[in-house]
Amino acid sequence: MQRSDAIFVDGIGAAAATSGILNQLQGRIFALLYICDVPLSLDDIATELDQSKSNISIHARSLADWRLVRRTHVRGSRKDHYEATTDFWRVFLEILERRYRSNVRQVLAVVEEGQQASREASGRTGGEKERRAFVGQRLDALAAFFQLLDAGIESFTRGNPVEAQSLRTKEGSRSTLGA
Amino acid sequence: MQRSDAIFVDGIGAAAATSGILNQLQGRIFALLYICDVPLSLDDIATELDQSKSNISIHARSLADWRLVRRTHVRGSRKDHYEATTDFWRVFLEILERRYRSNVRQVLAVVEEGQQASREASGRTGGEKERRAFVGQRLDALAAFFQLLDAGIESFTRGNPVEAQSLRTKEGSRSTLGA
DNA sequence: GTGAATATTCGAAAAATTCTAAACGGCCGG
DNA sequence: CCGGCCGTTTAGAATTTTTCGAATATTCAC
Repeated sequence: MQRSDAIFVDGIGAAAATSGILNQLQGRIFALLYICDVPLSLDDIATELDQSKSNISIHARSLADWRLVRRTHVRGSRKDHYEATTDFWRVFLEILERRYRSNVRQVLAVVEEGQQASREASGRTGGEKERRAFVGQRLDALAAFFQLLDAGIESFTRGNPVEAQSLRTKEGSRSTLGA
Repeated sequence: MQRSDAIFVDGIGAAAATSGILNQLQGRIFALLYICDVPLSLDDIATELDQSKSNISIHARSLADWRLVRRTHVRGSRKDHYEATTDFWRVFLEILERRYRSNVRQVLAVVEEGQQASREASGRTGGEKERRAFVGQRLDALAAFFQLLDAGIESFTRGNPVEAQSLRTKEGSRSTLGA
Protein backbone atom coordinates (compact mmCIF):
# COMPACT_ATOMS: atom_id res chain seq x y z
CA MET A 1 0.00 0.00 0.00
CA GLN A 2 1.12 3.56 -0.76
CA ARG A 3 2.33 5.59 2.17
CA SER A 4 -0.30 8.25 1.49
CA ASP A 5 -3.00 5.59 1.54
CA ALA A 6 -1.73 4.21 4.81
CA ILE A 7 -1.98 7.65 6.38
CA PHE A 8 -5.64 7.87 5.51
CA VAL A 9 -6.43 4.25 6.38
CA ASP A 10 -4.76 4.40 9.77
CA GLY A 11 -6.21 7.83 10.50
CA ILE A 12 -9.73 6.63 9.86
CA GLY A 13 -8.95 3.56 11.93
CA ALA A 14 -7.99 5.80 14.83
CA ALA A 15 -11.12 7.90 14.42
CA ALA A 16 -13.27 4.78 14.26
CA ALA A 17 -11.69 3.47 17.44
CA THR A 18 -13.00 6.47 19.36
CA SER A 19 -16.35 6.58 17.61
CA GLY A 20 -18.14 4.17 19.88
CA ILE A 21 -19.56 2.50 16.80
CA LEU A 22 -16.72 0.89 14.90
CA ASN A 23 -13.42 -0.46 16.10
CA GLN A 24 -10.06 0.38 14.62
CA LEU A 25 -9.95 -2.50 12.18
CA GLN A 26 -13.43 -1.81 10.88
CA GLY A 27 -12.40 1.76 10.29
CA ARG A 28 -9.30 0.65 8.41
CA ILE A 29 -11.26 -1.79 6.26
CA PHE A 30 -13.75 0.90 5.34
CA ALA A 31 -11.05 3.44 4.57
CA LEU A 32 -9.18 0.99 2.37
CA LEU A 33 -12.28 0.14 0.38
CA TYR A 34 -13.24 3.78 0.18
CA ILE A 35 -10.08 4.77 -1.67
CA CYS A 36 -10.20 1.81 -4.02
CA ASP A 37 -12.06 2.15 -7.27
CA VAL A 38 -12.57 -1.60 -7.59
CA PRO A 39 -14.13 -3.98 -5.07
CA LEU A 40 -11.66 -6.01 -3.02
CA SER A 41 -11.85 -9.62 -1.92
CA LEU A 42 -11.38 -10.78 1.66
CA ASP A 43 -7.91 -11.93 0.74
CA ASP A 44 -7.06 -8.59 -0.82
CA ILE A 45 -8.14 -6.76 2.30
CA ALA A 46 -6.37 -9.21 4.59
CA THR A 47 -3.16 -8.74 2.65
CA GLU A 48 -3.35 -4.95 2.54
CA LEU A 49 -4.16 -4.62 6.21
CA ASP A 50 -1.92 -7.48 7.34
CA GLN A 51 -4.67 -9.37 9.14
CA SER A 52 -6.01 -12.88 9.04
CA LYS A 53 -8.80 -13.57 6.60
CA SER A 54 -11.11 -14.79 9.35
CA ASN A 55 -10.78 -11.53 11.18
CA ILE A 56 -11.48 -9.54 8.04
CA SER A 57 -14.48 -11.75 7.36
CA ILE A 58 -16.02 -10.94 10.71
CA HIS A 59 -15.44 -7.21 10.56
CA ALA A 60 -16.36 -6.80 6.92
CA ARG A 61 -19.68 -8.45 7.67
CA SER A 62 -20.23 -6.06 10.52
CA LEU A 63 -19.49 -3.12 8.22
CA ALA A 64 -22.02 -4.48 5.74
CA ASP A 65 -24.49 -4.62 8.60
CA TRP A 66 -24.10 -0.89 9.11
CA ARG A 67 -24.34 -0.43 5.34
CA LEU A 68 -20.90 1.12 5.30
CA VAL A 69 -19.84 -1.58 2.92
CA ARG A 70 -21.61 -3.63 0.33
CA ARG A 71 -20.93 -7.09 -1.00
CA THR A 72 -20.72 -7.22 -4.73
CA HIS A 73 -20.14 -9.91 -7.23
CA VAL A 74 -17.15 -9.53 -9.51
CA ARG A 75 -17.39 -11.45 -12.72
CA GLY A 76 -14.69 -13.98 -13.34
CA SER A 77 -14.17 -14.52 -9.62
CA ARG A 78 -15.94 -16.76 -7.17
CA LYS A 79 -14.81 -14.66 -4.24
CA ASP A 80 -16.99 -12.18 -2.42
CA HIS A 81 -15.91 -8.64 -3.04
CA TYR A 82 -16.55 -5.56 -1.00
CA GLU A 83 -16.86 -1.91 -1.84
CA ALA A 84 -17.44 1.10 0.37
CA THR A 85 -20.65 3.03 0.21
CA THR A 86 -20.60 6.72 -0.59
CA ASP A 87 -24.09 7.27 0.72
CA PHE A 88 -23.17 8.58 4.12
CA TRP A 89 -26.63 9.85 4.76
CA ARG A 90 -28.00 6.35 4.66
CA VAL A 91 -25.30 5.13 7.02
CA PHE A 92 -26.04 7.99 9.35
CA LEU A 93 -29.72 7.07 9.45
CA GLU A 94 -28.85 3.46 10.11
CA ILE A 95 -26.61 4.38 13.03
CA LEU A 96 -29.07 6.89 14.42
CA GLU A 97 -31.78 4.29 14.45
CA ARG A 98 -29.99 1.08 15.29
CA ARG A 99 -27.39 2.36 17.66
CA TYR A 100 -28.53 5.56 19.28
CA ARG A 101 -32.26 5.22 19.27
CA SER A 102 -32.22 1.64 20.37
CA ASN A 103 -29.97 2.65 23.25
CA VAL A 104 -32.44 5.36 24.19
CA ARG A 105 -35.22 2.79 24.16
CA GLN A 106 -33.10 0.49 26.28
CA VAL A 107 -32.90 3.16 28.95
CA LEU A 108 -36.66 3.68 28.79
CA ALA A 109 -37.19 -0.04 29.28
CA VAL A 110 -34.85 -0.07 32.27
CA VAL A 111 -36.66 2.86 33.84
CA GLU A 112 -39.95 1.06 33.45
CA GLU A 113 -38.53 -2.05 35.07
CA GLY A 114 -37.24 0.15 37.84
CA GLN A 115 -40.63 1.75 38.39
CA GLN A 116 -42.26 -1.65 38.45
CA ALA A 117 -39.75 -3.06 40.92
CA SER A 118 -39.98 0.01 43.10
CA ARG A 119 -43.76 -0.32 43.33
CA GLU A 120 -43.44 -3.98 44.22
CA ALA A 121 -40.96 -3.25 47.02
CA SER A 122 -42.85 -3.98 50.17
CA GLY A 123 -41.65 -1.32 52.61
CA ARG A 124 -44.53 0.35 54.41
CA THR A 125 -42.86 2.54 57.00
CA GLY A 126 -42.87 6.30 56.58
CA GLY A 127 -39.24 6.49 55.54
CA GLU A 128 -39.62 3.71 53.05
CA LYS A 129 -42.69 5.27 51.46
CA GLU A 130 -40.90 8.58 51.21
CA ARG A 131 -37.91 7.07 49.56
CA ARG A 132 -40.11 5.23 47.09
CA ALA A 133 -41.75 8.51 46.18
CA PHE A 134 -38.35 10.11 45.67
CA VAL A 135 -37.12 7.31 43.43
CA GLY A 136 -40.40 7.43 41.52
CA GLN A 137 -39.93 11.11 40.77
CA ARG A 138 -36.34 10.61 39.67
CA LEU A 139 -37.22 7.77 37.35
CA ASP A 140 -40.05 9.81 35.89
CA ALA A 141 -37.68 12.66 35.15
CA LEU A 142 -35.21 10.32 33.49
CA ALA A 143 -37.95 8.77 31.39
CA ALA A 144 -39.22 12.20 30.41
CA PHE A 145 -35.86 13.24 28.99
CA PHE A 146 -35.31 10.03 27.10
CA GLN A 147 -38.82 10.16 25.69
CA LEU A 148 -38.02 13.58 24.31
CA LEU A 149 -34.82 12.22 22.83
CA ASP A 150 -36.70 9.34 21.24
CA ALA A 151 -39.31 11.67 19.82
CA GLY A 152 -36.61 14.00 18.55
CA ILE A 153 -34.84 11.25 16.67
CA GLU A 154 -38.10 10.01 15.24
CA SER A 155 -39.01 13.50 14.10
CA PHE A 156 -35.59 14.11 12.59
CA THR A 157 -35.57 10.91 10.59
CA ARG A 158 -39.00 11.75 9.23
CA GLY A 159 -37.54 14.95 7.84
CA ASN A 160 -38.93 17.38 10.36
CA PRO A 161 -36.70 20.04 11.88
CA VAL A 162 -35.53 19.39 15.43
CA GLU A 163 -34.76 22.11 17.91
CA ALA A 164 -32.55 22.00 20.95
CA GLN A 165 -35.36 23.69 22.83
CA SER A 166 -37.50 20.58 22.52
CA LEU A 167 -35.09 18.65 24.76
CA ARG A 168 -34.93 21.13 27.61
CA THR A 169 -37.32 19.65 30.10
CA LYS A 170 -38.63 21.98 32.75
CA GLU A 171 -37.37 19.90 35.68
CA GLY A 172 -33.88 19.26 34.40
CA SER A 173 -32.93 22.72 33.28
CA ARG A 174 -34.05 24.44 36.42
CA SER A 175 -31.07 23.37 38.48
CA THR A 176 -28.61 20.57 38.83
CA LEU A 177 -30.46 19.27 41.84
CA GLY A 178 -33.88 17.73 41.63
CA ALA A 179 -36.89 17.80 43.91
CA MET B 1 -28.94 -2.40 48.39
CA GLN B 2 -32.63 -3.07 47.74
CA ARG B 3 -33.43 -5.56 45.05
CA SER B 4 -35.48 -2.96 43.18
CA ASP B 5 -32.52 -0.57 43.27
CA ALA B 6 -30.20 -3.23 41.95
CA ILE B 7 -32.48 -3.80 38.98
CA PHE B 8 -32.25 -0.17 38.00
CA VAL B 9 -28.54 0.17 38.73
CA ASP B 10 -27.58 -2.91 36.76
CA GLY B 11 -29.96 -2.04 33.94
CA ILE B 12 -28.42 1.38 33.52
CA GLY B 13 -25.02 -0.25 33.73
CA ALA B 14 -25.94 -2.50 30.84
CA ALA B 15 -27.29 0.41 28.81
CA ALA B 16 -24.16 2.43 29.52
CA ALA B 17 -21.99 -0.44 28.37
CA THR B 18 -23.53 -0.27 24.91
CA SER B 19 -23.66 3.51 24.77
CA GLY B 20 -20.18 4.05 23.42
CA ILE B 21 -19.73 6.78 25.99
CA LEU B 22 -19.72 5.21 29.43
CA ASN B 23 -18.72 1.77 30.55
CA GLN B 24 -20.82 -0.49 32.72
CA LEU B 25 -19.37 0.61 36.03
CA GLN B 26 -19.77 4.29 35.21
CA GLY B 27 -23.39 3.60 34.40
CA ARG B 28 -23.88 1.79 37.68
CA ILE B 29 -22.23 4.57 39.68
CA PHE B 30 -24.45 7.15 38.05
CA ALA B 31 -27.60 5.12 38.56
CA LEU B 32 -26.79 4.55 42.22
CA LEU B 33 -26.23 8.24 42.84
CA TYR B 34 -29.30 9.11 40.84
CA ILE B 35 -31.64 7.21 43.12
CA CYS B 36 -30.02 8.49 46.29
CA ASP B 37 -31.30 11.67 47.83
CA VAL B 38 -28.04 12.33 49.64
CA PRO B 39 -24.53 12.55 48.19
CA LEU B 40 -22.41 9.42 48.64
CA SER B 41 -18.74 9.12 49.43
CA LEU B 42 -16.29 7.00 47.47
CA ASP B 43 -16.45 4.42 50.21
CA ASP B 44 -20.23 4.36 50.16
CA ILE B 45 -20.25 3.80 46.42
CA ALA B 46 -17.50 1.19 46.59
CA THR B 47 -19.43 -0.72 49.22
CA GLU B 48 -22.76 -0.56 47.40
CA LEU B 49 -21.29 -1.60 44.08
CA ASP B 50 -18.79 -4.05 45.53
CA GLN B 51 -15.76 -2.46 43.90
CA SER B 52 -12.43 -1.17 45.09
CA LYS B 53 -12.28 2.44 46.11
CA SER B 54 -9.52 3.18 43.61
CA ASN B 55 -11.67 1.97 40.79
CA ILE B 56 -14.60 4.05 41.94
CA SER B 57 -12.33 7.06 42.26
CA ILE B 58 -11.26 6.78 38.64
CA HIS B 59 -14.72 6.29 37.20
CA ALA B 60 -16.43 8.83 39.40
CA ARG B 61 -13.94 11.41 38.20
CA SER B 62 -14.71 10.48 34.64
CA LEU B 63 -18.43 10.89 35.31
CA ALA B 64 -17.76 14.31 36.79
CA ASP B 65 -15.88 15.12 33.62
CA TRP B 66 -19.02 14.49 31.61
CA ARG B 67 -21.00 16.48 34.18
CA LEU B 68 -23.12 13.46 34.92
CA VAL B 69 -21.99 13.70 38.49
CA ARG B 70 -20.90 16.53 40.69
CA ARG B 71 -18.57 16.60 43.65
CA THR B 72 -20.12 18.22 46.64
CA HIS B 73 -18.95 18.94 50.10
CA VAL B 74 -20.93 17.42 52.93
CA ARG B 75 -20.58 19.22 56.21
CA GLY B 76 -19.20 17.19 59.03
CA SER B 77 -17.22 14.95 56.68
CA ARG B 78 -13.86 15.38 55.06
CA LYS B 79 -14.69 12.89 52.34
CA ASP B 80 -15.57 13.89 48.84
CA HIS B 81 -19.18 13.20 48.10
CA TYR B 82 -20.87 12.75 44.79
CA GLU B 83 -24.38 13.35 43.55
CA ALA B 84 -25.96 12.76 40.18
CA THR B 85 -27.03 15.62 38.01
CA THR B 86 -30.62 15.90 36.89
CA ASP B 87 -29.79 18.36 34.16
CA PHE B 88 -29.69 15.89 31.30
CA TRP B 89 -29.79 18.62 28.74
CA ARG B 90 -26.46 19.92 29.88
CA VAL B 91 -24.97 16.45 29.82
CA PHE B 92 -26.33 15.94 26.35
CA LEU B 93 -24.67 19.12 25.15
CA GLU B 94 -21.41 18.10 26.73
CA ILE B 95 -21.47 14.73 24.99
CA LEU B 96 -22.56 16.20 21.69
CA GLU B 97 -19.67 18.60 21.75
CA ARG B 98 -16.87 16.66 23.38
CA ARG B 99 -17.56 13.23 22.07
CA TYR B 100 -19.43 13.43 18.81
CA ARG B 101 -18.34 16.72 17.40
CA SER B 102 -14.72 16.21 18.27
CA ASN B 103 -14.88 12.85 16.52
CA VAL B 104 -16.33 14.54 13.45
CA ARG B 105 -13.48 17.02 13.51
CA GLN B 106 -11.02 14.19 13.89
CA VAL B 107 -12.28 12.71 10.64
CA LEU B 108 -12.00 16.07 8.92
CA ALA B 109 -8.40 16.36 10.08
CA VAL B 110 -7.62 12.87 8.79
CA VAL B 111 -9.13 13.66 5.41
CA GLU B 112 -7.01 16.77 5.16
CA GLU B 113 -3.89 14.79 6.01
CA GLY B 114 -4.92 12.30 3.38
CA GLN B 115 -5.36 14.98 0.75
CA GLN B 116 -2.01 16.43 1.61
CA ALA B 117 -0.27 13.07 1.47
CA SER B 118 -1.99 12.19 -1.77
CA ARG B 119 -0.77 15.38 -3.40
CA GLU B 120 2.75 14.73 -2.20
CA ALA B 121 2.78 11.21 -3.65
CA SER B 122 5.19 11.32 -6.50
CA GLY B 123 3.61 9.07 -9.13
CA ARG B 124 3.56 10.72 -12.55
CA THR B 125 2.37 8.00 -14.89
CA GLY B 126 -1.11 8.17 -16.38
CA GLY B 127 -2.53 5.50 -14.10
CA GLU B 128 -1.07 7.09 -11.02
CA LYS B 129 -2.44 10.50 -11.84
CA GLU B 130 -5.85 9.01 -12.51
CA ARG B 131 -5.88 7.19 -9.20
CA ARG B 132 -4.83 10.32 -7.37
CA ALA B 133 -7.74 12.15 -8.93
CA PHE B 134 -10.11 9.40 -7.85
CA VAL B 135 -8.87 9.43 -4.28
CA GLY B 136 -9.07 13.21 -4.27
CA GLN B 137 -12.73 13.10 -5.24
CA ARG B 138 -13.53 10.49 -2.64
CA LEU B 139 -11.84 12.42 0.12
CA ASP B 140 -13.64 15.57 -0.92
CA ALA B 141 -16.98 13.80 -0.70
CA LEU B 142 -16.15 12.47 2.75
CA ALA B 143 -15.09 15.89 3.94
CA ALA B 144 -18.24 17.42 2.52
CA PHE B 145 -20.49 15.15 4.55
CA PHE B 146 -18.58 15.60 7.76
CA GLN B 147 -18.54 19.36 7.30
CA LEU B 148 -22.31 19.27 7.08
CA LEU B 149 -22.43 17.19 10.24
CA ASP B 150 -20.18 19.64 12.02
CA ALA B 151 -22.25 22.58 10.90
CA GLY B 152 -25.43 20.77 11.91
CA ILE B 153 -24.19 20.14 15.42
CA GLU B 154 -23.01 23.72 15.73
CA SER B 155 -26.35 25.00 14.57
CA PHE B 156 -28.28 22.71 16.89
CA THR B 157 -26.31 23.69 19.96
CA ARG B 158 -26.90 27.34 19.15
CA GLY B 159 -30.60 26.67 19.34
CA ASN B 160 -31.40 26.66 15.64
CA PRO B 161 -33.58 23.95 14.16
CA VAL B 162 -31.75 21.24 12.21
CA GLU B 163 -33.24 19.33 9.34
CA ALA B 164 -32.31 15.95 7.99
CA GLN B 165 -32.40 17.50 4.54
CA SER B 166 -29.34 19.56 5.35
CA LEU B 167 -27.20 16.43 5.56
CA ARG B 168 -28.19 14.88 2.27
CA THR B 169 -25.30 15.80 0.05
CA LYS B 170 -25.93 15.70 -3.67
CA GLU B 171 -23.16 13.19 -4.42
CA GLY B 172 -23.88 10.78 -1.62
CA SER B 173 -27.63 10.47 -2.00
CA ARG B 174 -27.54 9.89 -5.73
CA SER B 175 -26.43 6.29 -5.50
CA THR B 176 -24.43 3.97 -3.34
CA LEU B 177 -21.61 3.98 -5.85
CA GLY B 178 -19.41 6.95 -6.48
CA ALA B 179 -17.74 8.32 -9.60
C1' DG C 1 4.68 21.39 61.39
C1' DT C 2 2.48 16.70 62.77
C1' DG C 3 -0.49 13.11 62.27
C1' DA C 4 -4.67 11.09 60.97
C1' DA C 5 -7.96 10.71 57.29
C1' DT C 6 -8.72 10.70 52.57
C1' DA C 7 -7.89 10.59 47.49
C1' DT C 8 -4.94 9.22 43.83
C1' DT C 9 -1.37 6.69 41.47
C1' DC C 10 0.98 2.49 40.32
C1' DG C 11 2.23 -2.28 39.25
C1' DA C 12 0.38 -6.55 39.01
C1' DA C 13 -3.67 -9.68 38.49
C1' DA C 14 -7.98 -10.63 36.33
C1' DA C 15 -11.19 -10.17 32.75
C1' DA C 16 -12.65 -9.06 28.33
C1' DT C 17 -11.68 -8.38 23.65
C1' DT C 18 -9.33 -9.09 19.40
C1' DC C 19 -6.80 -11.89 16.50
C1' DT C 20 -4.97 -16.16 14.34
C1' DA C 21 -4.62 -20.71 12.34
C1' DA C 22 -6.85 -24.79 11.65
C1' DA C 23 -11.05 -27.33 10.98
C1' DC C 24 -15.50 -27.33 8.92
C1' DG C 25 -19.13 -26.91 5.55
C1' DG C 26 -21.20 -25.12 1.33
C1' DC C 27 -20.82 -24.46 -3.49
C1' DC C 28 -19.45 -24.96 -8.17
C1' DG C 29 -17.05 -27.08 -12.18
C1' DG C 30 -15.89 -31.29 -13.63
C1' DC D 1 -20.39 -37.75 -6.79
C1' DC D 2 -15.53 -35.74 -6.36
C1' DG D 3 -12.06 -32.20 -5.55
C1' DG D 4 -10.83 -27.71 -4.92
C1' DC D 5 -12.04 -23.10 -3.66
C1' DC D 6 -14.08 -20.00 -0.23
C1' DG D 7 -16.38 -18.11 3.68
C1' DT D 8 -17.36 -19.07 8.35
C1' DT D 9 -16.80 -21.06 12.84
C1' DT D 10 -14.06 -22.33 16.68
C1' DA D 11 -10.57 -22.85 20.24
C1' DG D 12 -7.05 -20.86 22.08
C1' DA D 13 -3.17 -17.28 21.89
C1' DA D 14 -2.13 -12.45 22.21
C1' DT D 15 -3.37 -8.00 23.37
C1' DT D 16 -5.90 -4.52 25.66
C1' DT D 17 -8.82 -2.96 29.27
C1' DT D 18 -10.49 -3.19 33.84
C1' DT D 19 -9.84 -3.98 38.58
C1' DC D 20 -7.48 -4.47 42.91
C1' DG D 21 -4.45 -3.66 46.92
C1' DA D 22 -0.49 -1.35 48.29
C1' DA D 23 2.16 2.67 48.20
C1' DT D 24 2.16 7.55 47.67
C1' DA D 25 0.40 12.14 47.80
C1' DT D 26 -2.78 15.50 49.64
C1' DT D 27 -5.65 17.79 52.86
C1' DC D 28 -7.19 19.38 57.14
C1' DA D 29 -7.62 19.76 62.23
C1' DC D 30 -4.84 20.66 65.80
